[in-house]
Amino acid sequence: MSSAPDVSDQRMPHRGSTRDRILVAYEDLLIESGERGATLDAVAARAGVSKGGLLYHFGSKDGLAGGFLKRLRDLAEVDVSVMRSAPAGVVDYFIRTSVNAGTELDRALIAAARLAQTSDPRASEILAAIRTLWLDVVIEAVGDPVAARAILLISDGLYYNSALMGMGAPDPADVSDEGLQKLIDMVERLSTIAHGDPDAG
Amino acid sequence: MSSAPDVSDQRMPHRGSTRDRILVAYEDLLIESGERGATLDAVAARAGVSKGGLLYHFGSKDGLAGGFLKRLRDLAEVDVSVMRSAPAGVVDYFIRTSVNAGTELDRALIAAARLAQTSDPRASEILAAIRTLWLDVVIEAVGDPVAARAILLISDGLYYNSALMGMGAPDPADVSDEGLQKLIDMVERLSTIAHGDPDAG
DNA sequence: TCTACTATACCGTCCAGTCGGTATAGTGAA
DNA sequence: TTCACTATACCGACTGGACGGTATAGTAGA
Repeated sequence: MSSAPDVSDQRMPHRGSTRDRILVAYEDLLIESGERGATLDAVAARAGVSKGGLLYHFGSKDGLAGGFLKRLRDLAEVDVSVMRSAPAGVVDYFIRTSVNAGTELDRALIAAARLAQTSDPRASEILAAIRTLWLDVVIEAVGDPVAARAILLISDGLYYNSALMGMGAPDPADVSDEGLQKLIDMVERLSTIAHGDPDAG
Repeated sequence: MSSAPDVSDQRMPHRGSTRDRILVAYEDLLIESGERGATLDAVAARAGVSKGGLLYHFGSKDGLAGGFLKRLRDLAEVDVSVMRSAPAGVVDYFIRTSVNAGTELDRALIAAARLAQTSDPRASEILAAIRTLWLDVVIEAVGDPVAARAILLISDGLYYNSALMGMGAPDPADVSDEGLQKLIDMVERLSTIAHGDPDAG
């Protein structure tokens, strides 16, 4: 085995580092061409490093996926804390950020979903853990757990459409500003009726 | 026999035919091991035929995907017509069938999503077309398009969780009978409030 | 000298697709 | 009834390329 500096890296090299460029290239390729397209050669070429250089930082393809997944977790934790103190409210922030806007987190989430589909259990686990984080915040914000769940599902649906499905067909779900606002209005009323009308079935 | 099969390939050589067995095996492997696991060898082995046998029926891996996608379209069209005349109503039927119950259509949808993730544009297209079919039926049923959209998104979310993500983590979204009933109640109220409060933005 | 690479070559495995062959059933003619 | 031939359905060895990973020699900067 070679002595790679990676393992469970304590140090954070500055942003534009080769390591970061490799991670971004991996992410890009995952999004654009799926897991099949994200070969070591392709990632290295995209990142502008040699294959050897890539493997210097991440000892294996699995290590590369691990490094990427760690980055996702970090990004998600930051996002959740931003969401908690969003000026327009948690629900507004949450729904709005459920459509792919090309943020770093969006990209990482999409890439992770690709990985999860190819039966990388770590990707599924992290994705599920992030969802749990979200659910907690939304329950806290809207009170009613059924409404919170519906909101999370709408978010999932939005995400699924705009991020996962969106590249093959035009506009599977309306994701315009106006469409989103209407949806947010409805969703916010949803948490109201949940309280106002406890039995209706 | 004749050189041209009738209108839309409707020659149905009884259910357990080799062709069908191959399609089912392909689907199974797509679901269980993702696109990577669904190799020609694996599919052939699963279907109990040789690779040559498989390739006799479907000229290439692409042809296999095509055959499978065609089957999905057929299943979806049947399902939509069943939904239109569901005794408990379109919304109830739609939400309930949004969680993976292991029906033929469920399995085909999951498998197709796997394919779509691996950038097979045909899979994305068909999935989007099916979603459009659903949206039309739900709009027709609930009247309000925003509510219909929310319902479709909840369905997408449910589907995404139970079918696509569900294998990595325990219970990402509560999909129990009770949980589903609560959600349906809420969703049906959702179409009511949409009418009751037209301006809120 | 150490770190952080580049460049190139190579190995073993996996995988899609090819190809020659086999088995069986049917068909028309002598 | 037998012969010649065709069509359909399938088998499995093999080929060629892609890919993950290893190895090694060399280089520029701190």
